Amino acid sequence: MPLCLLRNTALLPLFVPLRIQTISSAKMPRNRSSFKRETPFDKNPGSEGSGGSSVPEFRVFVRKKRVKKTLEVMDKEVKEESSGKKFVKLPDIEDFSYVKDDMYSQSTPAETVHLTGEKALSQLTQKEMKSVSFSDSVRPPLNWEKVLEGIRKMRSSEDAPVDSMGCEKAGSSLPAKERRFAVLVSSLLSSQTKDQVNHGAIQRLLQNGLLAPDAIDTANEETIKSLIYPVGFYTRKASNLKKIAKICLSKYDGDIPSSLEELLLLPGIGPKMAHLVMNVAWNNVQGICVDTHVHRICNRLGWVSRPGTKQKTRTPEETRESLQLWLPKEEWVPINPLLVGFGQTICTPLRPRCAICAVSDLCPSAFKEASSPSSTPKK
DNA sequence: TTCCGGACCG
DNA sequence: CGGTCTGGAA
Repeated sequence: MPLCLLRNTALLPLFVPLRIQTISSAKMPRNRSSFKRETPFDKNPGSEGSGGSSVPEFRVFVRKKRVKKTLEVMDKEVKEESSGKKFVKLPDIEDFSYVKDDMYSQSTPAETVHLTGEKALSQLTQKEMKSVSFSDSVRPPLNWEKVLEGIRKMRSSEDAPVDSMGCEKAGSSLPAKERRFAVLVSSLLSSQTKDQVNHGAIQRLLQNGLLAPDAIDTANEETIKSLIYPVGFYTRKASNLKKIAKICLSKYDGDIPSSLEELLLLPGIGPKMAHLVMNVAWNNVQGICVDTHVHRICNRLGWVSRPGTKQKTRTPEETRESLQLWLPKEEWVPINPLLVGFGQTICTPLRPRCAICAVSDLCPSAFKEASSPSSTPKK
Protein backbone atom coordinates (compact mmCIF):
# COMPACT_ATOMS: atom_id res chain seq x y z
CA MET A 1 0.00 0.00 0.00
CA PRO A 2 2.83 2.42 0.23
CA LEU A 3 3.04 2.04 -3.48
CA CYS A 4 -0.55 2.98 -3.99
CA LEU A 5 0.49 6.35 -2.79
CA LEU A 6 3.06 6.70 -5.48
CA ARG A 7 0.53 8.11 -7.85
CA ASN A 8 -0.01 10.93 -5.48
CA THR A 9 3.55 11.89 -5.16
CA ALA A 10 3.11 14.87 -7.38
CA LEU A 11 1.19 16.35 -4.52
CA LEU A 12 3.84 15.45 -2.03
CA PRO A 13 7.04 16.43 -3.68
CA LEU A 14 9.09 16.09 -0.58
CA PHE A 15 8.22 12.68 0.67
CA VAL A 16 8.05 9.82 -1.70
CA PRO A 17 6.74 6.67 -0.12
CA LEU A 18 8.77 3.69 -1.03
CA ARG A 19 8.66 0.06 -0.40
CA ILE A 20 11.50 -1.25 1.63
CA GLN A 21 12.41 -4.71 2.54
CA THR A 22 14.93 -5.97 4.92
CA ILE A 23 17.50 -8.05 3.25
CA SER A 24 19.98 -10.57 4.34
CA SER A 25 22.54 -8.80 6.28
CA ALA A 26 25.08 -11.23 7.39
CA LYS A 27 27.01 -9.25 4.83
CA MET A 28 26.42 -6.00 6.55
CA PRO A 29 29.89 -5.36 7.86
CA ARG A 30 31.59 -6.71 4.80
CA ASN A 31 32.68 -4.63 1.87
CA ARG A 32 31.91 -1.45 3.59
CA SER A 33 34.70 0.39 1.94
CA SER A 34 34.06 -1.15 -1.43
CA PHE A 35 30.83 0.68 -2.00
CA LYS A 36 30.95 3.80 -4.00
CA ARG A 37 30.28 6.85 -2.03
CA GLU A 38 29.37 9.80 -4.03
CA THR A 39 26.77 11.15 -1.76
CA PRO A 40 26.59 13.99 0.66
CA PHE A 41 26.87 11.47 3.43
CA ASP A 42 30.32 10.72 2.27
CA LYS A 43 31.30 14.19 3.17
CA ASN A 44 30.67 13.60 6.78
CA PRO A 45 33.85 14.05 8.71
CA GLY A 46 35.43 10.95 10.03
CA SER A 47 35.81 7.93 7.88
CA GLU A 48 35.06 4.27 8.07
CA GLY A 49 36.49 2.27 10.84
CA SER A 50 37.00 5.17 13.12
CA GLY A 51 33.95 4.24 15.13
CA GLY A 52 31.79 6.78 16.83
CA SER A 53 28.85 8.48 15.29
CA SER A 54 30.28 8.49 11.79
CA VAL A 55 29.86 4.79 11.30
CA PRO A 56 26.95 4.20 9.00
CA GLU A 57 24.06 2.60 10.73
CA PHE A 58 21.91 1.94 7.75
CA ARG A 59 22.61 0.65 4.34
CA VAL A 60 20.06 1.56 1.75
CA PHE A 61 19.65 -0.02 -1.62
CA VAL A 62 17.86 2.02 -4.21
CA ARG A 63 16.76 0.12 -7.22
CA LYS A 64 14.92 0.89 -10.36
CA LYS A 65 15.04 -0.41 -13.86
CA ARG A 66 18.48 -1.79 -14.41
CA VAL A 67 20.11 0.41 -11.92
CA LYS A 68 21.08 -0.40 -8.40
CA LYS A 69 22.66 2.02 -6.04
CA THR A 70 23.99 1.53 -2.60
CA LEU A 71 24.14 4.26 -0.05
CA GLU A 72 25.04 4.31 3.55
CA VAL A 73 22.91 6.29 5.85
CA MET A 74 23.66 7.54 9.28
CA ASP A 75 21.27 6.70 11.99
CA LYS A 76 20.79 10.35 12.68
CA GLU A 77 19.65 10.86 9.11
CA VAL A 78 16.55 8.88 9.84
CA LYS A 79 13.59 10.87 10.88
CA GLU A 80 10.58 9.34 12.44
CA GLU A 81 7.13 10.81 12.21
CA SER A 82 4.56 10.62 14.91
CA SER A 83 2.73 8.14 12.72
CA GLY A 84 5.69 5.83 13.12
CA LYS A 85 6.67 6.21 9.50
CA LYS A 86 10.33 6.79 9.01
CA PHE A 87 12.09 8.87 6.44
CA VAL A 88 15.59 8.52 5.13
CA LYS A 89 17.37 11.46 3.71
CA LEU A 90 18.82 10.60 0.35
CA PRO A 91 21.38 12.74 -1.41
CA ASP A 92 20.42 15.27 -4.02
CA ILE A 93 17.07 13.71 -4.36
CA GLU A 94 14.28 14.13 -1.96
CA ASP A 95 13.20 12.53 1.21
CA PHE A 96 12.15 8.95 1.00
CA SER A 97 10.08 7.20 3.51
CA TYR A 98 10.56 3.65 4.42
CA VAL A 99 8.56 1.18 6.34
CA LYS A 100 10.49 -1.46 8.07
CA ASP A 101 9.36 -4.90 7.11
CA ASP A 102 9.68 -7.30 9.96
CA MET A 103 8.00 -10.25 8.42
CA TYR A 104 11.03 -11.76 6.83
CA SER A 105 13.66 -10.41 9.07
CA GLN A 106 14.01 -13.05 11.72
CA SER A 107 17.67 -13.34 10.96
CA THR A 108 18.07 -9.84 9.70
CA PRO A 109 19.35 -7.08 11.91
CA ALA A 110 17.41 -3.91 11.66
CA GLU A 111 20.38 -1.98 10.37
CA THR A 112 19.95 -3.22 6.85
CA VAL A 113 17.07 -2.20 4.72
CA HIS A 114 16.35 -2.83 1.11
CA LEU A 115 14.58 -0.03 -0.62
CA THR A 116 12.93 -0.14 -3.98
CA GLY A 117 10.50 2.14 -5.66
CA GLU A 118 9.39 3.59 -8.93
CA LYS A 119 10.23 7.09 -7.93
CA ALA A 120 13.58 6.46 -6.44
CA LEU A 121 15.95 6.32 -9.33
CA SER A 122 13.86 8.46 -11.61
CA GLN A 123 14.89 11.24 -9.36
CA LEU A 124 18.53 10.51 -9.27
CA THR A 125 20.62 13.17 -10.90
CA GLN A 126 22.45 12.47 -14.10
CA LYS A 127 25.71 12.34 -12.26
CA GLU A 128 24.38 9.77 -9.87
CA MET A 129 22.95 7.71 -12.68
CA LYS A 130 26.40 7.49 -14.15
CA SER A 131 28.00 6.55 -10.92
CA VAL A 132 25.74 3.66 -10.10
CA SER A 133 26.47 0.18 -11.21
CA PHE A 134 24.17 -1.72 -13.45
CA SER A 135 22.71 -4.89 -12.16
CA ASP A 136 20.38 -7.57 -13.30
CA SER A 137 17.45 -5.92 -11.68
CA VAL A 138 14.38 -6.04 -13.79
CA ARG A 139 11.90 -3.32 -14.29
CA PRO A 140 8.62 -4.30 -12.72
CA PRO A 141 5.86 -4.65 -15.28
CA LEU A 142 3.71 -1.66 -15.89
CA ASN A 143 0.62 -1.47 -13.72
CA TRP A 144 1.38 -4.64 -11.85
CA GLU A 145 -0.12 -3.20 -8.73
CA LYS A 146 -3.34 -2.28 -10.45
CA VAL A 147 -3.53 -5.77 -11.84
CA LEU A 148 -2.90 -7.31 -8.46
CA GLU A 149 -5.48 -5.05 -6.89
CA GLY A 150 -8.01 -5.94 -9.58
CA ILE A 151 -7.45 -9.63 -9.05
CA ARG A 152 -7.81 -9.18 -5.31
CA LYS A 153 -11.15 -7.51 -5.84
CA MET A 154 -12.36 -10.29 -8.11
CA ARG A 155 -11.18 -12.84 -5.63
CA SER A 156 -12.88 -11.24 -2.69
CA SER A 157 -16.24 -11.40 -4.37
CA GLU A 158 -15.96 -14.90 -5.67
CA ASP A 159 -14.89 -17.91 -3.69
CA ALA A 160 -12.42 -20.32 -5.07
CA PRO A 161 -11.69 -23.76 -3.67
CA VAL A 162 -8.29 -22.69 -2.50
CA ASP A 163 -9.84 -20.27 -0.07
CA SER A 164 -11.49 -22.74 2.22
CA MET A 165 -8.76 -25.18 3.06
CA GLY A 166 -5.27 -24.85 1.86
CA CYS A 167 -2.66 -27.03 3.38
CA GLU A 168 -1.47 -24.13 5.47
CA LYS A 169 -4.38 -24.89 7.74
CA ALA A 170 -3.17 -28.40 8.33
CA GLY A 171 -2.69 -29.32 11.93
CA SER A 172 -3.10 -25.79 13.16
CA SER A 173 -4.07 -27.11 16.55
CA LEU A 174 -0.99 -29.27 16.95
CA PRO A 175 2.29 -28.48 18.68
CA ALA A 176 4.87 -26.88 16.47
CA LYS A 177 6.81 -29.96 15.48
CA GLU A 178 3.72 -32.02 14.76
CA ARG A 179 2.21 -29.12 12.92
CA ARG A 180 5.20 -28.89 10.64
CA PHE A 181 4.96 -32.54 9.84
CA ALA A 182 1.26 -32.15 9.13
CA VAL A 183 2.00 -29.30 6.76
CA LEU A 184 4.56 -31.40 4.96
CA VAL A 185 2.17 -34.32 4.60
CA SER A 186 -0.62 -32.06 3.52
CA SER A 187 1.60 -30.48 0.91
CA LEU A 188 2.61 -33.85 -0.39
CA LEU A 189 -0.96 -35.01 -0.71
CA SER A 190 -2.29 -31.76 -2.03
CA SER A 191 -0.71 -31.80 -5.43
CA GLN A 192 -3.21 -32.49 -8.16
CA THR A 193 -5.84 -32.87 -5.55
CA LYS A 194 -8.83 -30.81 -4.61
CA ASP A 195 -8.28 -29.14 -1.31
CA GLN A 196 -11.41 -30.66 0.16
CA VAL A 197 -10.23 -34.13 -0.72
CA ASN A 198 -6.83 -33.39 0.72
CA HIS A 199 -8.38 -32.06 3.86
CA GLY A 200 -10.45 -35.20 4.24
CA ALA A 201 -7.38 -37.36 3.84
CA ILE A 202 -5.50 -35.38 6.47
CA GLN A 203 -8.43 -35.70 8.85
CA ARG A 204 -8.53 -39.45 8.40
CA LEU A 205 -4.82 -39.73 9.00
CA LEU A 206 -5.16 -37.62 12.10
CA GLN A 207 -8.07 -39.63 13.47
CA ASN A 208 -6.09 -42.78 13.00
CA GLY A 209 -3.07 -41.35 14.71
CA LEU A 210 -1.13 -41.50 11.50
CA LEU A 211 -0.09 -37.91 11.20
CA ALA A 212 3.24 -38.44 12.88
CA PRO A 213 6.46 -39.84 11.45
CA ASP A 214 6.85 -42.74 13.87
CA ALA A 215 3.28 -43.90 13.36
CA ILE A 216 3.57 -43.70 9.61
CA ASP A 217 6.88 -45.48 9.70
CA THR A 218 5.39 -48.48 11.45
CA ALA A 219 2.05 -48.41 9.70
CA ASN A 220 1.12 -50.64 6.84
CA GLU A 221 1.47 -48.93 3.49
CA GLU A 222 -1.87 -50.35 2.39
CA THR A 223 -3.51 -48.74 5.38
CA ILE A 224 -2.08 -45.38 4.49
CA LYS A 225 -3.08 -45.84 0.92
CA SER A 226 -6.67 -46.50 1.84
CA LEU A 227 -6.78 -43.60 4.27
CA ILE A 228 -5.55 -41.03 1.84
CA TYR A 229 -7.69 -42.28 -1.02
CA PRO A 230 -8.95 -40.59 -3.17
CA VAL A 231 -6.17 -38.05 -3.38
CA GLY A 232 -4.45 -38.07 -6.70
CA PHE A 233 -1.75 -40.69 -7.18
CA TYR A 234 -2.43 -42.20 -3.80
CA THR A 235 -0.25 -45.23 -4.43
CA ARG A 236 2.81 -43.18 -5.06
CA LYS A 237 2.07 -40.81 -2.29
CA ALA A 238 1.55 -43.59 0.24
CA SER A 239 4.93 -44.97 -0.62
CA ASN A 240 6.56 -41.54 -0.55
CA LEU A 241 4.94 -40.87 2.78
CA LYS A 242 6.54 -43.93 4.30
CA LYS A 243 9.93 -42.96 2.96
CA ILE A 244 9.58 -39.41 4.16
CA ALA A 245 8.57 -40.54 7.62
CA LYS A 246 11.62 -42.74 7.82
CA ILE A 247 13.90 -39.94 6.71
CA CYS A 248 12.37 -37.52 9.18
CA LEU A 249 12.95 -40.00 11.98
CA SER A 250 16.47 -40.96 11.09
CA LYS A 251 17.87 -37.63 10.03
CA TYR A 252 15.72 -34.97 11.63
CA ASP A 253 14.66 -36.44 14.94
CA GLY A 254 11.07 -36.71 13.78
CA ASP A 255 10.96 -33.14 12.61
CA ILE A 256 10.99 -32.06 8.99
CA PRO A 257 13.97 -30.63 7.14
CA SER A 258 14.33 -26.92 7.67
CA SER A 259 16.06 -25.95 4.47
CA LEU A 260 14.98 -25.86 0.89
CA GLU A 261 17.77 -28.12 -0.21
CA GLU A 262 16.99 -30.80 2.32
CA LEU A 263 13.27 -30.66 1.59
CA LEU A 264 14.00 -31.21 -2.08
CA LEU A 265 15.78 -34.43 -1.20
CA LEU A 266 12.53 -35.93 0.07
CA PRO A 267 10.77 -38.15 -2.43
CA GLY A 268 7.72 -36.48 -3.89
CA ILE A 269 8.78 -33.01 -2.84
CA GLY A 270 9.74 -30.78 -5.72
CA PRO A 271 10.35 -27.07 -5.91
CA LYS A 272 6.73 -26.05 -5.71
CA MET A 273 6.08 -28.01 -2.54
CA ALA A 274 9.43 -27.21 -1.00
CA HIS A 275 8.76 -23.50 -1.17
CA LEU A 276 5.28 -24.00 0.14
CA VAL A 277 6.60 -25.93 3.11
CA MET A 278 9.29 -23.37 3.81
CA ASN A 279 6.68 -20.64 3.74
CA VAL A 280 4.04 -22.35 5.78
CA ALA A 281 5.82 -24.76 8.08
CA TRP A 282 8.91 -22.70 8.83
CA ASN A 283 7.56 -19.25 8.12
CA ASN A 284 10.76 -18.71 6.20
CA VAL A 285 10.31 -17.29 2.76
CA GLN A 286 13.04 -18.58 0.49
CA GLY A 287 11.15 -18.21 -2.75
CA ILE A 288 7.79 -17.98 -4.41
CA CYS A 289 5.67 -21.08 -4.55
CA VAL A 290 4.96 -21.33 -8.26
CA ASP A 291 2.45 -23.82 -9.52
CA THR A 292 0.94 -24.04 -12.96
CA HIS A 293 -1.60 -21.33 -12.20
CA VAL A 294 1.03 -18.85 -11.15
CA HIS A 295 3.16 -19.96 -14.09
CA ARG A 296 0.37 -19.57 -16.62
CA ILE A 297 -1.03 -16.30 -15.33
CA CYS A 298 2.31 -14.58 -14.93
CA ASN A 299 3.06 -15.39 -18.53
CA ARG A 300 -0.31 -14.20 -19.74
CA LEU A 301 0.20 -10.96 -17.90
CA GLY A 302 3.68 -10.57 -19.31
CA TRP A 303 5.11 -10.52 -15.82
CA VAL A 304 7.90 -12.97 -16.51
CA SER A 305 10.18 -13.84 -19.37
CA ARG A 306 13.18 -15.92 -20.14
CA PRO A 307 16.30 -14.12 -19.04
CA GLY A 308 17.23 -11.37 -21.44
CA THR A 309 14.33 -12.03 -23.76
CA LYS A 310 10.65 -11.37 -24.07
CA GLN A 311 9.82 -14.99 -24.52
CA LYS A 312 7.51 -16.75 -22.14
CA THR A 313 9.05 -18.83 -19.44
CA ARG A 314 8.85 -22.52 -20.12
CA THR A 315 8.83 -23.98 -16.65
CA PRO A 316 7.47 -22.98 -13.26
CA GLU A 317 11.02 -22.77 -11.99
CA GLU A 318 11.90 -20.27 -14.68
CA THR A 319 8.81 -18.31 -13.77
CA ARG A 320 9.78 -18.31 -10.13
CA GLU A 321 13.21 -16.90 -10.83
CA SER A 322 11.89 -14.29 -13.19
CA LEU A 323 9.12 -13.24 -10.85
CA GLN A 324 11.43 -13.01 -7.88
CA LEU A 325 13.55 -10.49 -9.72
CA TRP A 326 11.01 -7.76 -9.32
CA LEU A 327 8.08 -8.78 -7.17
CA PRO A 328 8.43 -7.22 -3.72
CA LYS A 329 9.02 -9.85 -1.13
CA GLU A 330 5.93 -9.14 0.89
CA GLU A 331 3.94 -10.40 -2.09
CA TRP A 332 5.84 -13.64 -2.39
CA VAL A 333 3.54 -15.59 -0.14
CA PRO A 334 0.13 -14.08 -0.96
CA ILE A 335 0.70 -14.22 -4.70
CA ASN A 336 0.16 -17.96 -4.75
CA PRO A 337 -3.30 -18.27 -3.25
CA LEU A 338 -4.32 -15.14 -5.07
CA LEU A 339 -3.37 -16.38 -8.52
CA VAL A 340 -4.39 -19.96 -7.85
CA GLY A 341 -7.91 -18.87 -7.01
CA PHE A 342 -7.96 -16.50 -9.94
CA GLY A 343 -6.75 -19.30 -12.16
CA GLN A 344 -9.40 -21.68 -10.91
CA THR A 345 -12.29 -19.34 -11.50
CA ILE A 346 -11.42 -16.83 -14.21
CA CYS A 347 -8.03 -17.10 -15.80
CA THR A 348 -8.49 -20.77 -16.51
CA PRO A 349 -6.03 -22.83 -18.51
CA LEU A 350 -8.31 -23.10 -21.47
CA ARG A 351 -11.05 -20.69 -22.37
CA PRO A 352 -10.10 -18.01 -19.88
CA ARG A 353 -13.05 -15.85 -19.00
CA CYS A 354 -11.61 -12.59 -20.21
CA ALA A 355 -15.07 -11.13 -20.64
CA ILE A 356 -15.68 -11.10 -16.91
CA CYS A 357 -12.11 -10.35 -15.90
CA ALA A 358 -11.65 -7.00 -14.26
CA VAL A 359 -8.10 -6.60 -15.48
CA SER A 360 -8.54 -7.67 -19.07
CA ASP A 361 -7.79 -4.13 -20.19
CA LEU A 362 -4.39 -4.42 -18.56
CA CYS A 363 -3.67 -7.91 -19.82
CA PRO A 364 -1.68 -8.32 -23.00
CA SER A 365 -3.18 -11.75 -23.54
CA ALA A 366 -6.81 -10.86 -23.04
CA PHE A 367 -9.10 -12.36 -25.66
CA LYS A 368 -6.13 -13.76 -27.50
CA GLU A 369 -6.89 -17.33 -26.66
CA ALA A 370 -10.13 -19.07 -27.34
CA SER A 371 -12.44 -17.66 -24.77
CA SER A 372 -15.32 -19.25 -23.03
CA PRO A 373 -18.18 -20.01 -25.42
CA SER A 374 -20.45 -17.31 -24.12
CA SER A 375 -17.90 -14.63 -24.67
CA THR A 376 -16.48 -15.64 -28.01
CA PRO A 377 -18.46 -14.60 -31.00
CA LYS A 378 -18.38 -17.46 -33.41
CA LYS A 379 -17.01 -16.72 -36.81
C1' DT B 1 -13.27 -38.01 -25.16
C1' DT B 2 -9.80 -34.83 -23.85
C1' DC B 3 -7.45 -32.16 -20.75
C1' DC B 4 -5.12 -31.20 -16.55
C1' DG B 5 -1.53 -31.39 -12.85
C1' DG B 6 3.76 -32.12 -9.42
C1' DA B 7 7.27 -34.97 -9.43
C1' DC B 8 9.94 -38.58 -11.16
C1' DC B 9 12.12 -41.52 -14.35
C1' DG B 10 14.51 -42.56 -18.62
C1' DC C 1 12.31 -33.17 -23.21
C1' DG C 2 7.94 -36.60 -22.96
C1' DG C 3 5.71 -40.38 -20.65
C1' DT C 4 3.62 -41.90 -16.31
C1' DC C 5 0.83 -41.96 -12.18
C1' DT C 6 -4.73 -41.05 -11.26
C1' DG C 7 -9.41 -39.28 -10.94
C1' DG C 8 -12.38 -35.60 -11.92
C1' DA C 9 -14.18 -31.95 -14.69
C1' DA C 10 -15.12 -29.73 -19.14
